[in-house]
Amino acid sequence: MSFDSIDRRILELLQDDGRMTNVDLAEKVGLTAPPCLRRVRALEEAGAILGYHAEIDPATLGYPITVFAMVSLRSQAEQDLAAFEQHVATIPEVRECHMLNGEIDFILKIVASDLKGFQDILMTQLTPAPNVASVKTSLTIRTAKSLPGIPIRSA
Amino acid sequence: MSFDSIDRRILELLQDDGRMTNVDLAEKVGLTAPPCLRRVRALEEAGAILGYHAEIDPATLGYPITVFAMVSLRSQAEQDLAAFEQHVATIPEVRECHMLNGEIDFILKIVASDLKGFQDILMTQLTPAPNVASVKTSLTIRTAKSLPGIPIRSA
DNA sequence: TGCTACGACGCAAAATCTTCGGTTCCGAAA
DNA sequence: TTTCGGAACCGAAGATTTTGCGTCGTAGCA
Repeated sequence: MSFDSIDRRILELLQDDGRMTNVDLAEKVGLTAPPCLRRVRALEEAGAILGYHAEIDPATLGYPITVFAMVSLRSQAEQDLAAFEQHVATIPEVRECHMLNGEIDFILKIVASDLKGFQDILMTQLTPAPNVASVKTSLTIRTAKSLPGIPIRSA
Repeated sequence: MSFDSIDRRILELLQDDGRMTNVDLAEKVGLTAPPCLRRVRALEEAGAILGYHAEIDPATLGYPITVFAMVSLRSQAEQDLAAFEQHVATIPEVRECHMLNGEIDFILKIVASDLKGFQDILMTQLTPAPNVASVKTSLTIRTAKSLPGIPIRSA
């Protein structure tokens, strides 16, 4: 699978505005609508585009708190790692879970309605979970940069 | 600004599939197309919907490496914090920058094409930046969970 | 109770977009 | 030079988006 400069421009534009009409998109990349649509479908088919999402303001919707939690487990056996992942998958407030190398096994991004809500999750769902050795959390004071996805090199 | 259950359902559906047609959306929330579109526009206007983005597969597009960098600064004076934020804003590979409380001042999500690319950013852009006291990095081994935005309570 | 104003919905129509062939153009290979 | 394959353009049919307008339900008030 290889992407030419038009494909990359399409991806860049859709990453920036995922609801742009195909007509607009076509015009911006210098094609007419039909071939542009075929390229978009092909990119979806190829797995380059995984989906489209509205970006919703967490504060407006009642989630003003974002916390990062650094979790270390007692055992790093694959089945224990997987068990932890399956556990956090069931917690709606945990939006991301990345397995890391080094001392910290996982970093979690957690949203909450208030500090109490966050403490509830931490104390009832995270700290007491099986195999959890330590959980260090940091409140987000402000988010200075938040770009979707990846930079798309126009080369 | 308050959102009723239809608004929340709209947000939930668009967060999940941001390119759904308004006709489909209207049907799913139990409205006809015009009032549904009016609600979407109102949500955009109110700032509840910040934008729409295609989710692009980083690996397919040449960014198989994701790294978290925990940065501590020497000075936490507001102007020094802001200076660091402005600096990372210019680095395309830095996709997110969150200011935290506690020992770590910032957590950065960084993408890279390969380890060398990551090292380049680290050694030339991050570690030597003004006021940076320490940078601890962790490679992402795998991402177990990655949901957009926030949970939307149907209450 | 009865009136009015307001907000939101549904219907219908116009404008726009998506999508499907069919045809043309261009570059590579025989 | 001719042929072939890939990809683009054109035009048209079917959907979707978007606007204008009439109606309904509700809250506030005399």
